[in-house]
Amino acid sequence: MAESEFTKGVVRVVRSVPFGRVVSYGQVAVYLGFPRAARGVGWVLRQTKREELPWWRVVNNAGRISIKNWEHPAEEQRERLRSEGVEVGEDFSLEIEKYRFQAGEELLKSWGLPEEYVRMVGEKFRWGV
DNA sequence: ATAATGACATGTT
DNA sequence: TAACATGCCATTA
Repeated sequence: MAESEFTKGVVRVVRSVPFGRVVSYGQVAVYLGFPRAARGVGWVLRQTKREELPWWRVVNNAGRISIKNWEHPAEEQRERLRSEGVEVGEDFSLEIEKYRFQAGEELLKSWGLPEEYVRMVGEKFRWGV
């Protein structure tokens, strides 16, 4: 099964999220150059199981673990996050703005995104500011 | 080509 | 606050 550019992009972005930080599905989509492909991101993470991909650092924009999958249960994601110092409640919620990772312009450009797009992201997608 | 599915996001009730 | 509805996108049937 051929790996699409979209999938490769998801892997690239998620791998850039640092230890102890999180991003939302929609955020990953924005960094990919597809501002509304949040569902596509979730789709990829459900399919892709690779060790070097820190899938547990992706949660929904409400600050909740959104997993419903047997391979990687919500409990496992919570444990992995807690082991990185992220406080996750019994209801699988966390303070997303406290842990959210925001990619800088240099990083976005290094991913080949157009300068104009990078500027737009800086203006319209600033979480927790 | 069309319809359906999902680890989403956002606005409206 | 929570349920519902609508919009989106990649992928599959």
